[in-house]
Amino acid sequence: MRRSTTPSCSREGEGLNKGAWTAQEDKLLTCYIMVHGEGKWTHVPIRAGLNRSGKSCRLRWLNYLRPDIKRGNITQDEEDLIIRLHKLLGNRWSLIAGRLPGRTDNEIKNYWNTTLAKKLRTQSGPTSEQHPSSKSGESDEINRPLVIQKKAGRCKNVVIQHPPYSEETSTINSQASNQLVFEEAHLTRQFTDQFPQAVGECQNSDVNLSGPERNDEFQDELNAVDFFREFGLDNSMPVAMDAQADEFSLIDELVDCRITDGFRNVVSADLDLTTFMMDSGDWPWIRF
DNA sequence: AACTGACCCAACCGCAGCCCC
DNA sequence: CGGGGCTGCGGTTGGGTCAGT
Repeated sequence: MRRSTTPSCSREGEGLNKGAWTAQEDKLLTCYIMVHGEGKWTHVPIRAGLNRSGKSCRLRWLNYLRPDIKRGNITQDEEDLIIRLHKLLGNRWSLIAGRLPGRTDNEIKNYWNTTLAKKLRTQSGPTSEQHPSSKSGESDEINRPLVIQKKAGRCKNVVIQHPPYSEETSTINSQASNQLVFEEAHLTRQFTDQFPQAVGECQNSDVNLSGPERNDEFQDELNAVDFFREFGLDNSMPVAMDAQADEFSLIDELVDCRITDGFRNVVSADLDLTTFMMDSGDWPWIRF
């Protein structure tokens, strides 16, 4: 059953305002957040003098009142990106919205359900008739993402090795004993050339695309050669490591949390950059 | 002008994961 | 380690708007 016995949940719906927000409520919420900042949503309605649930306040702020929200129609570029990201990520609206500056997950979701799904269904022919938000699980081509796992979790460190692994790399691996040496991937070089600042951010974040120095804490446990042998891999398989899980995964078996959180942490959202990343086809956690 | 159905989108609901005690 | 509280996510709903008749 629901967790309806918890205080925060039981408060909801008991004499609280519901439905559309008034201008006065908007003003109160905006003023409060401008002064105190976001967060502690359960306290917000009481302290801001609103007869709303914390959830409702959060939603109103994030989806409507936030100053950085982009108004206006979805552009063609944005639409293209949404389609491609949806193909990649499925109904992970918050992740998709994270790639579209100023757009909210709710907006993307609504746009998909009302406009894009219909448009794509029309384009793909009369055989695909299912509603996009259907719960049945029988998704059509449009709605079937390439991701392996639908639910994202969190992880702090992701290290990516990208193919091809050269014989040289193997030699280095052997010489480095239990330490897998991460060669600077083609991806990273290409990425660095075009987006030096983004790579800088990347290197300062929890996500690491390359660099042998990153692995010292795992060197007792990791042995790339054994890993490849164990899984019967050739040198063309992309491999990623979740540093928190202390293990390697094949990209094809990689759980999505590693993919998406790595993705999210690498760079700040930018349309050109995101498009480039997807166009490159080199992002090892993306299957095209 | 009135009605109706389609459409849009803000808001709600239920759930699950994370964090903290 | 387990439980409670908080937060964020995705699915769904329902009211407002618009276009067609």
